[in-house]
Amino acid sequence: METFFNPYISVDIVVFGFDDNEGLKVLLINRSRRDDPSLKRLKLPGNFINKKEKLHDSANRILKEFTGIKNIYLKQFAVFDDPGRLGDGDDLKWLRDRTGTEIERVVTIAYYSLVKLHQYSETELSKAYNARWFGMDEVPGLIFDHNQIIDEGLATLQKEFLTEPLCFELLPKKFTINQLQRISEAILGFSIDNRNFRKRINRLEYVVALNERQTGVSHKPARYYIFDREKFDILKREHTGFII
Amino acid sequence: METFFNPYISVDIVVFGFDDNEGLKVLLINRSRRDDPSLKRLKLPGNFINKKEKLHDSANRILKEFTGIKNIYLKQFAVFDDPGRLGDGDDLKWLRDRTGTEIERVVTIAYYSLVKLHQYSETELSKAYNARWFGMDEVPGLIFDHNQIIDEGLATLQKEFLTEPLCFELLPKKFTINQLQRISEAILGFSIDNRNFRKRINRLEYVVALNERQTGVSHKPARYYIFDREKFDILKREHTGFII
DNA sequence: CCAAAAGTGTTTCGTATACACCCATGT
DNA sequence: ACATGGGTGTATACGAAACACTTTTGG
Repeated sequence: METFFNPYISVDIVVFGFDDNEGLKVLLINRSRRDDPSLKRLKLPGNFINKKEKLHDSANRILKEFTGIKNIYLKQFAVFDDPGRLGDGDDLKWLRDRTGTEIERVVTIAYYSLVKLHQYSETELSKAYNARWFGMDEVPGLIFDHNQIIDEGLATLQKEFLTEPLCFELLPKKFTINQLQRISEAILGFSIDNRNFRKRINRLEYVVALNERQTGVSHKPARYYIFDREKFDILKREHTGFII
Repeated sequence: METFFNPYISVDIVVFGFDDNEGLKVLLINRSRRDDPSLKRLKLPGNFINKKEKLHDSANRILKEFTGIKNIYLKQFAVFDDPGRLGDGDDLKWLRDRTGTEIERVVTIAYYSLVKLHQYSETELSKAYNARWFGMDEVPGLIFDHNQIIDEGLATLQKEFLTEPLCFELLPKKFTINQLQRISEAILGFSIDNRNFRKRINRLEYVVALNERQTGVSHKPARYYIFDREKFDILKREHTGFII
């Protein structure tokens, strides 16, 4: 049977969002549309690639479908290829039924994605698939190897967070230093001394202070900062550093 | 036509080797076996995956075929998926002829590999495919997008070299500090102050000095060191570090 | 005036960088 | 004795880490 999609290769996306109060979250969807009887099995947003589509385009298409978001940070981080990763139970049967294809093995290319939760609230998420955000500690058992994909995605995010300017993908354009710190702590999983953190950030030429402060808060209003990507790119090119 | 291999997914490997005199090298093979008339087109070692084979096993199998080497460092670093990456010329025709399959699109999973050149000399390389080592500046135009794969492989190696203990994969068990420095310089592409380098290495608990020196050299014999991987793993687990 | 979060300085320690000469061996 | 690469020490500057109190606003 000819299909327009390539039934050997899929894309799955670990969509991370950050909420100032509730911390780091990940987006999960139902295995099937709402009108399907087999609800309650959760999975990552993902799908087969189309036959003549670049993977990055597939990832963007899928992300758009489930969140309504375009032009968001997307990073390929691993390939999940175990020939047995689909198991041989109910989930594989569901996949075969849904596609009408005798799926045997699917290699999936995993991406992680960073979205500004404050902009894209639950209201824009796919209702058809009951997409919703889960705290990192609330993630239930998912289909296939999707829990493992999340774990490795988080590990990759934690690692790349140290060398890439990822925090700014999770924040509004104007942000405060304390917001930056809360994100860093949520992702890295440990707490950071506020004074030292501020000193470190203030040394970074690409984090630019604005002459603008919070309004309407019942405490000392915080100063806003923005991220200057051009400056960052220039400085990064000059930087060499041994870690080990 | 049924095949035992999966004609949609391949593995390509950028095999890096280090030679103390000649610097960093990459392994290339002929597109076809020696007895094939179409010689002279060069490519990376690579092939389709088998249908029920893990990618890592495919990579090991391919590496073994072309170098005779097993149990070597192998790192997945990127996926090359452009639907047009095979072009529509002679190389695609060759691939279709060779496989007897109407190949349309192949997504390739790229690995880089690090081998100790001093152990696996040219004599063990596949003669059938005329495998040989090329200095990084001598690499000619290759088939498909293989030049791009090498470029991204090298960039990944340079990046990961800073945070992973990769240098030891390119060195004999017992090595000297100056060998370590030459490798670092070759991979990173800049030179390093010898005194400061030695101080840095001597601080590393997992680079252990032996009571053993070079023999038969016509200069002051260098002390040998070994890499203690267990110590490294323990220390790494404790380490957290901001770079940016 | 109280609650709540923002913002501030100093000391100590370790590591990065810059830089020039003596040492041990084989021939 | 000489050629060859191996090996050493010091001074300066910058960043990491530890640590407690004052400031500004709204209610």
